[in-house]
Amino acid sequence: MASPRRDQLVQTALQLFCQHGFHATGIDTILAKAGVAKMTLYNHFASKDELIVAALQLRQKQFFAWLDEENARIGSAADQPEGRLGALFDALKVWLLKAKLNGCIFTNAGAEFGNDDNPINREVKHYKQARIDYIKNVLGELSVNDTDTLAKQICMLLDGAIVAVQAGLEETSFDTAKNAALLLVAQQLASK
Amino acid sequence: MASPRRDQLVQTALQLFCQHGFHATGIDTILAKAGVAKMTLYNHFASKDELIVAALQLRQKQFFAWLDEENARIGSAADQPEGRLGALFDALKVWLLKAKLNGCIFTNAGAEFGNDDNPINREVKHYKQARIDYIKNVLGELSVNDTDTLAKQICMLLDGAIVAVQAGLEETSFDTAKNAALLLVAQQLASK
DNA sequence: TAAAAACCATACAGACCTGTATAGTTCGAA
DNA sequence: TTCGAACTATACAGGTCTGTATGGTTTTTA
Repeated sequence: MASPRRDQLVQTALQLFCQHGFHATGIDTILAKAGVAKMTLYNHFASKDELIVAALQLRQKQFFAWLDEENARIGSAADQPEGRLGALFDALKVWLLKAKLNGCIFTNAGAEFGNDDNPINREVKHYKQARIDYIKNVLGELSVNDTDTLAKQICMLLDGAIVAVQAGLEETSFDTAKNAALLLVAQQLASK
Repeated sequence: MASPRRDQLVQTALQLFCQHGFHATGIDTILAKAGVAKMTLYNHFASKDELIVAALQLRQKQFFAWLDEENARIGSAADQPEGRLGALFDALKVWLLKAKLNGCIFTNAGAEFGNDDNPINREVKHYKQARIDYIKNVLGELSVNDTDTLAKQICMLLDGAIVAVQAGLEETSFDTAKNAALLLVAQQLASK
C-alpha cells in the first residue's frame, strides 16, 4: 500500500486541491508537478476520486497530528480553561492562514461533490465529526457541562471564521470567533 | 437587459449550480433544462462566468427580499430581542433546509474559484458583508453594544451551521447555533 | 544473475467542455 | 406588409478531461 511514488502523488494532489479545488485540478497537472507517470497513478488508484479520498485522509491525519502536538505544548503552559482554548484558537489561526490555503478543504469538498452519499462526502463527514469529538475531549478535561453542544458551537464558530476569511473578510475573524467561543465557555462554567 | 429568456437562463442556472456546483454543471445541461438555444445564452452573456455572476446576484436579491419579508412579519409579532433574533434563526433554518439546496451557494462559489480577485469572488464577498450589515441593523434596533462584532459572530455561527448540515451532521445544528447566538446577545445586553 | 515488480514515456480513445459560425424561424412594430 | 430584432437548430472548432494501451526501462527481489 505505502510507496514513495504514491505518497508523492497524494501530497502533490492535496496541495493542488487546496489551492485550486478538485474539479479545477486535472490529473495531468498533478502528475507533472509530482514527476510521476500516469500509469503509476492508475496502478495505485482506480480513479481520480480515489486519489481525492486519499488526499483528504492525508490532510486529516496531518491535522490531528498537528493538533495533538499543539495541545500537548499548550497543556503544559496553560492550566486555565480560557487560556487553553484560547491558545488552541490562536494556533488554529496560524494553521489556517498558512500560505496558499483556500479555506477548509473538507468544506470545499462538500461544496464540490453535491449532497449524495459518496466516499468523498463520507470522508468530509468523518472529519467534521472527529473534530467535534476532539474539542469535546478537550472540554471534558475542563470539567464543563454539556460538552457536546459546546464543542459543536465552537466548531461552528471555527468553520464560520474560515468561510469569512475565505470570502475576503478580515483575518481578525479568527479572533472574533475565539472571543465568542471563550464567552460561551465562560457562561457554561458560570452556570455550573 | 431584462428578457424572459435571460431570466429563464439565470433561474435554471442558479438551481443547477446549487444542486451540483459550478464546474460540474455544464452549459449544455443548463440550456437543455431551460429550453433555450446556446446562441441566445451567448447573446446575453459573454461567458459562463458572467452567467455565474448573474445567478449569484439573483440569489442575493431573492435572499434579502425574503429576509425583509420575514423581518417585517417577525417585527410585528415579537418585541423581545431574543424572540426576534430567535425567530429569524428559525426562519433561516426553513430557508436553508429547502429541498435540493446544498449548503450556501456563496460559500460554495468561494470554494470553487480559488482566492484570486475575480468578479465571482467579489460577489461572494459582497454578499457576506451585506449579510453582516443586515444583522447589524437588526441588532441596532435592539440597542446592543458592539453590534459589529456580535453581527459577525452570529453570521459565523450561521455559516458554521450550514457547513455542518452540508457535511451530513444533524439538522439540529441550526438550533445549536441559534442557542449560541442568543447567549451571546444576552451577554451583551447584560453587560450594558 | 535471472525473474518479477514497479515505473516511465508516448500515444490515443472517447467523452465533455466552452464558445463560434451559419442559416433558418418566429414575431412584434413601424 | 415589410423590416428588424430575438430566438432556434445544427454543426463544429479547439481544447481539456479521465482513463487505457503498449512497450521500454529501472529497480527490487529471489
